[in-house]
Amino acid sequence: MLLPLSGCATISSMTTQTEKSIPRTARERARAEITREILDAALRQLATDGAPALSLRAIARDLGMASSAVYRYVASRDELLTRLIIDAYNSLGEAAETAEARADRSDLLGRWSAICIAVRSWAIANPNRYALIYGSPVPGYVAPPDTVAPASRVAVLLTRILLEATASGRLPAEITSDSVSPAASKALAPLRKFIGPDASDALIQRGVMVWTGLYGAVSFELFGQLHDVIGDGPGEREAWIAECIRRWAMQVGIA
Amino acid sequence: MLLPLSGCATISSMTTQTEKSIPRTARERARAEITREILDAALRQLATDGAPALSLRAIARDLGMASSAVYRYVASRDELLTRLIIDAYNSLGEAAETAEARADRSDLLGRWSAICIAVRSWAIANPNRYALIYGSPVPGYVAPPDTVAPASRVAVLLTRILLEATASGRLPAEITSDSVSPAASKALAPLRKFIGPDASDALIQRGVMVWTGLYGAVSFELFGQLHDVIGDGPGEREAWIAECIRRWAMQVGIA
DNA sequence: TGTACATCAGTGAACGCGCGTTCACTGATGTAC
DNA sequence: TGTACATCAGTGAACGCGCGTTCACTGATGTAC
Repeated sequence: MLLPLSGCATISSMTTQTEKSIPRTARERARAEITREILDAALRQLATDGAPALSLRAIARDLGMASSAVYRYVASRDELLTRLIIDAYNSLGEAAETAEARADRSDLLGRWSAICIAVRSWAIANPNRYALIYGSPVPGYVAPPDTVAPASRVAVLLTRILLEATASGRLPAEITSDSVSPAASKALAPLRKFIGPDASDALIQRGVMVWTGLYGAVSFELFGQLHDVIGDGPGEREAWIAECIRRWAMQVGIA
Repeated sequence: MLLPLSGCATISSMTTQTEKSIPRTARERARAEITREILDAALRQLATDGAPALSLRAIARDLGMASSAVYRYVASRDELLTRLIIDAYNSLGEAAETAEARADRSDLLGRWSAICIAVRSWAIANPNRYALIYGSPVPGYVAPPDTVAPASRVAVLLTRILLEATASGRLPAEITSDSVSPAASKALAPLRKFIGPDASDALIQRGVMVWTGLYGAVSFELFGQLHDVIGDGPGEREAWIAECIRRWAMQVGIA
């Protein structure tokens, strides 16, 4: 996972407009449209049957074309999976970004909560897409490097808040005086490369723990591990997640 | 997930001895042996190719028997999956239990750490079995109730420690004076049923967060999400997890 | 102890299905003169 | 503006593969008299 701290706004989602201006020739226009239809059909299949059942033949059937025709638009099943993965990361990232953008800039807790809630809501709304990116990896599949930037959009948002909290100088004493074992400090090196020297080891450690905690909680909820642990009546899961978010925020010193 | 706070020792793992005394007739003996061979072959296939690729035909091939013969021992692919799931939960639970049992009873932190480390080590050693139980659920598959008890073994261990910590009366003030929103308190009701009235809402909330955090961290490590976040040189991941464990223990007041 | 019958393990063929991917080909669209 | 050629989309058949599951059948093991 990379953490490019700027320029994420130029990453365009597969499901949004393409960046190359409107295609001119009829062929290009048709090509764009059908590519879009294929990806939409793939998303539909993903939503209903899950990633393992995703099949190029089924997509072709869905669109009423010969199965071989799909290969004019998609190189292979793996390539399609990659596109769906990138799309899912972008969709999630966009959801988190727009939610965060709605909060008052100076309200770090509000921005933080908005991101966490957005991640969880997106996961609930798109369980199979969530499983595609945060569930068990597909055995043979290796994610190409293009997935890295989209995959880090949420983390970038969270990191930015931690940096602002540090810059504000209002982190509580138990965090500014906190530290991390030398070995752990070394293990945090890759992350440090992206975050820079401003945040303390302890804050980074806390940030990573909260980050993994967030996805751990969402995964457990989505994958059924909270059954008979946290109530699933109306609003109960939301209340529980809200309590988690409040505490995560405290752990990184913004509440 | 159920949390039966007693009687877990009687749960026998599929890969250990069966509880019915030694089978008498040659038929029964052979049946037990071949059942065992089938499950072993399934475990081997699971380890190398992952759960999605698990196939009854491949197992039959592996054992040199007709594919139809496997149906004398296993009702269906789903039933085999269930057995593997139960076996995985039991294997993980057993690893955690024996690790915990080696620590001094009065050393709550030592017991806690032993469990967390055992979970992570087991996951690293058995990535596909871990993915089978904590990764994305298989779309069509529904886990039968027999999986519930084995699935809760680790949680039972952790819960017991929290109860002992409460009973000891040595929980730090920030935990005993801590509380949880009324809505969150209500959401914790299912868990409370198993834990009883002794532990406070705040401690239970903290416990669940740490529990989800543990699996979140292990899943992220195993599923590649920590790539370029936490160093993967010798000992780095271990140092990072150790730092996490230390902090989780502090969050539930046992360090 | 010996025989008749019931039970069970294992075989091999088959059903019916789906998949990813390739390939030679037709016919439409785009381009250069 | 009109024609010749190149490009590309889409077809349909085929290859080769694997899967879960069923079924009629053979032959061995177990049991009851």
